[in-house]
Parts: sequence; structure tokens; C-alpha cells
Amino acid sequence: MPDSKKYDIILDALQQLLEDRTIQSISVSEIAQKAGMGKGSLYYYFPSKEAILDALIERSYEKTLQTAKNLASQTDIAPFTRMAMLFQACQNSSTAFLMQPETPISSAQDIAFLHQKYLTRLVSELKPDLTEIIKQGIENGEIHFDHPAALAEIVLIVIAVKLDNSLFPTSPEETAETLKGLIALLEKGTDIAPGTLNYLTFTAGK
Amino acid sequence: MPDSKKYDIILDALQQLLEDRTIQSISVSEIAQKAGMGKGSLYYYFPSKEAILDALIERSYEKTLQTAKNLASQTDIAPFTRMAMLFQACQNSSTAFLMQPETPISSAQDIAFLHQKYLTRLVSELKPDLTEIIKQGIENGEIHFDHPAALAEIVLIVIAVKLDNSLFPTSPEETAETLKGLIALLEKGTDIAPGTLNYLTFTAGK
DNA sequence: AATGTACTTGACCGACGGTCGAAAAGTGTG
DNA sequence: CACACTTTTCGACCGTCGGTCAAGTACATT
Repeated sequence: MPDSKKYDIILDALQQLLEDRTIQSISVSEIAQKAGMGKGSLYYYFPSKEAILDALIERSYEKTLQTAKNLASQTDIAPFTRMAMLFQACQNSSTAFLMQPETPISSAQDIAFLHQKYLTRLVSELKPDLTEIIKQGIENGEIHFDHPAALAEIVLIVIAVKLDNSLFPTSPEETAETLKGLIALLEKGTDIAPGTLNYLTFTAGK
Repeated sequence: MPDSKKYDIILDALQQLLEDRTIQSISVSEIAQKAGMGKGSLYYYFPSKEAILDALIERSYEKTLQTAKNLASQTDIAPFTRMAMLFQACQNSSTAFLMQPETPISSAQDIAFLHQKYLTRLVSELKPDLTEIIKQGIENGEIHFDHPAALAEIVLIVIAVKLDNSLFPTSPEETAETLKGLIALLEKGTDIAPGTLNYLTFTAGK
């Protein structure tokens, strides 16, 4: 069993570099230097540069994802409250190291790629949990809708995409407007009480 | 004014290469060879490899986008019919050269990147047109909803993301289910007649 | 001391994106 | 045609990168 501490040291190094640099502009040697080891050692722990990035994204999500799993099973809390908590958790985790530096020398390529990787995982991992929450809301009679899984995916996709300004860049106002529209559509489409979903606008407050 | 024919030759070469290769696996020299010119000439017409890709995507969208623009102004056709035509146009154009070869040696990175670039442009360009169409539907009394632009964006995002299996990969059945959910949500949320949006399921038929 | 195993390392490799100066092709003018 | 001048072509060349690898260190186990 390899020293798992080294893995984290490498991940830390990349994360630190990523705070004000682009992935493509960061060389493997640089990561190694920041991690305080030779380049060869990196390849002892990871098969490729991409694998390091993947592992970092994985690690960054772990906490959020765990929170989501717990939320889904807390049936004593109201479904909407749990949804709110879930979105809050997402936002806190995602904005952390994904935001790009003030100096946008970046070729827009790799940023986009990074974000997308992040989003894909977020949606696919959270869908079951949100579906479960919605199902409970349906059973409670608080939500009226026939396709819980589909609803979960739709909401997640829109939220995830809109929360991340770099995928479809829009102004904050426009984002707020879209979120308001989504709320209106959800409230009308699922017969839930108007105003119940308002926390989403706060969430979008950036 | 430079010979615009050369631009297209280069774009053709890349498109052809892209049919069974990955962007990252295609070198600039290869593109040049396929285009029948020296590598230096490529850089006479384009500033970088990425610029070539961008231009290709741009070119691939031109027709679809033009169709959409025309559709928006055809007020004599029913809004829903125009929406259907718009989605059909999207699908025809997008699946064309984006689909990856049977041999998926690709590192999933650049495919994702390509698709995303495609989708981003699709959503941002089509949003105004779809908004216009929806607005007309509201005026006609066929749609009841207060946020036409938001609705357009929501629909476009979900459709675009779901139509492209590589961004959030799901089975055809699941895609159909999500689309059905979206239809149900739209029909209930905008007070339009049930069944009006059914063409979406056909569109998703892949 | 000897053997084996886990880990480290930086010189090295092939390939890539991009540059450049020189040459070739095209264009207009007398 | 000769001429100057601009546009276009080209491939050798450059720096850098991701990844490899043989040699080496550290440290148990016997």
C-alpha cells in the first residue's frame, strides 16, 4: 500500500497552482516542483497529468457529494429545505477552486473543460439523491408531478449550468432572471405553493 | 482580401480528419498535409490550431443558425411548429460531425471540449430566436408564462444537453424519460394544451 | 552482508504547436 | 519584357511539454 499522504501532497500542489493558472499552462514539472518531488515521482503515483486533474476534481467533490447523500436520507426535514441545503452545498464546493484568475490569459479551452468535468459529475451524482427528495415530496403531497427523476435532472442541469458562469456566460441579472423563470415554471408545473422555491434566487446571488 | 477558398480547404481537411480522429491526436502538420499545403501556410491563414477548430465549428453552425433566424420571423406559422422545426434543424446539424468514431481511443477530454463548444454556441445563438417565438405564442394566447427569455433558455439548455449524449451520457430510454418530463413540466407550467409538445419525443428518438 | 522491495530522480525521448527567413508566385507599371 | 513590390508558400528549426526509464537510495527481512 503506497503512502496515501503523497497523493494528497500532489493534489494540493495542483490545486494551489490552479488558483491563478490554467491547466494547460501548468506543466507536470511545475506540479512536481510545487509538491517538492521529482517529475518521475508524480508518474509513480499517477499514470498521467489528466489523472491528477481527475483525482483533484474527485477529491473536491467528495465532501459535497457526501453531504448530498446524507441530506437525501434525512426524511425528518422538509423536502424543500433539503433541496435548498443541497444547492447551497453544491455552490460552496464548486466555486472554490474553479474560478479563474483575474488575468484571463487562458485560452478558454481548458477552463471550459475543467468546469464541464465538474458539472457532469455533479449532475450525475446528485440526480439520484434529488430524485429521492422529490419522491418524498410527492408522497407528502407537497409536490405534484409524475416524473420525479426527470424533474430532478432538469432542475440539476439548469441550475448547474447557470450557476457556472463560464459554460454559458451571462450577466448576473440574466442569471437571476432565468432562475426566476425556472422557479415560476416549477411552481406552476408541480403545483407547489408560490414562494416555496425562492431560496434559489439567493443561491444565484453569486 | 485573402483567398477565402483556402480557408475552406483547411476547414474541410480538419473536418475530414475529425471524422475518425480526436482533435488532440490530430497534429497541425497533418491538417496541412490533408489540405495539401505546408504547415507554415496554415499559420498564414489561422493564428493557431484552436482558431481552426473554432472556425470549423462556426462554419458548421452557420446554416442551422440561419434557419433559426428565418424561423423566428415567419409569424404566419404557429409558434409550436416553428419550435419543432428549430429543434429539428439543431439536431440535424449537431450530430453530423460531432459523433466520435467507433474506436474510442480518445481521452474523453477533447471530445467533451468539442461538444461543449458546440452547445454553448447553440444555446446562446438560438435563445433570442426562441424567445421571440415564445413571445409570439404568449401574444397569441397559446402560451401563458411571464418569463419568455428564461423559458427559452431553460428549454434550450435542457434540450441541448440531453440531445448530446456525450456531455451527460445517459441511455436512450433515460433521455426519452427526461424529455417526457420536460414536456409535462412545460405543458403544466405554461398552460398549453397537452400533447402540443409531443414532437420533442420524436426528436429525441436518436 | 546480502537480497528484495518500495520509492525517487533527472536526463532523456519523441512529438507537438508555433516561428521565421527565404523563396516562389502573383500583380501592376513603364 | 523588366522592374519593383506584395502576397503566399514552405519546411527546417525552436522551445516546451508529457511521459519513460535505468540508475540509484532507503530500508526492511533473512
